[in-house]
Amino acid sequence: MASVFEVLAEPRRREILDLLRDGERPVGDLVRRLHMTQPAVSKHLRVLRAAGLVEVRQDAQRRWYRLRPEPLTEIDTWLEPYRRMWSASLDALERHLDAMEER
Amino acid sequence: MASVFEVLAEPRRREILDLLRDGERPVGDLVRRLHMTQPAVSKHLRVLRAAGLVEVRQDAQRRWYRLRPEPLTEIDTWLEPYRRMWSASLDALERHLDAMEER
DNA sequence: GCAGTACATGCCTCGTCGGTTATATTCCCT
DNA sequence: AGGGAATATAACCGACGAGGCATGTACTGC
Repeated sequence: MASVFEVLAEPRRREILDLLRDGERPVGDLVRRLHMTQPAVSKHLRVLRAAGLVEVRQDAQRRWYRLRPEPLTEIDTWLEPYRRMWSASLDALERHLDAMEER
Repeated sequence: MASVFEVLAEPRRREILDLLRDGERPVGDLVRRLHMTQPAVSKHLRVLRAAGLVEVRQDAQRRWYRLRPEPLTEIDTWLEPYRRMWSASLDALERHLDAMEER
């Protein structure tokens, strides 16, 4: 398991990241919200940590996980040339609609 | 195999899409450029087609594959809230550097 | 020190995915 | 019609990943 793309392929891991957008959370909180077993969540967190997408802060027995969005830039930059392509076609659609409007 | 995320998890499939950005290509062309066997390429193309990321045009024995970037918007929209987060931190860095500059 | 809480880790199983080889299909050309 | 080119598909295999259960570990409060 290496690339950010593979890490995000798992829907559960995307859910975890989505939850962490609201701020740090302990593992048990994620377990409850995702309706999955604690070991499963811990495993996903391990993968996310290895990818640099989350970091941990320990507080007694609790481990608070926090989001680190930086590695997602890799996806964003890969997407960049494609984004130009579809925005071009959307622009074309828009011009077309505008032209329809004018008549 | 369903989501665009899973489809993009495969590095070879991303390579195929990258090649198709330059325009449509027949399968044999992809085989040569990717240094992989023809059945392997055909399988990836099948997955990409199922995801709506490519479409085919037949011309005699040749099948020309063409890129369809639209499904990638799903990733782009998922990324959107995160993009705001990291651009915020990048802005902070920039302000910091500007402040350094001024002294 | 002990019981309990919060989490990580190890081991096993099962499904799925990617690759390979062999074969089928379709079309062209002579 | 027959041979060859271009591609798809089938059958098989090996690897890997995700989940489940059991257990280990670390910390707390009494």
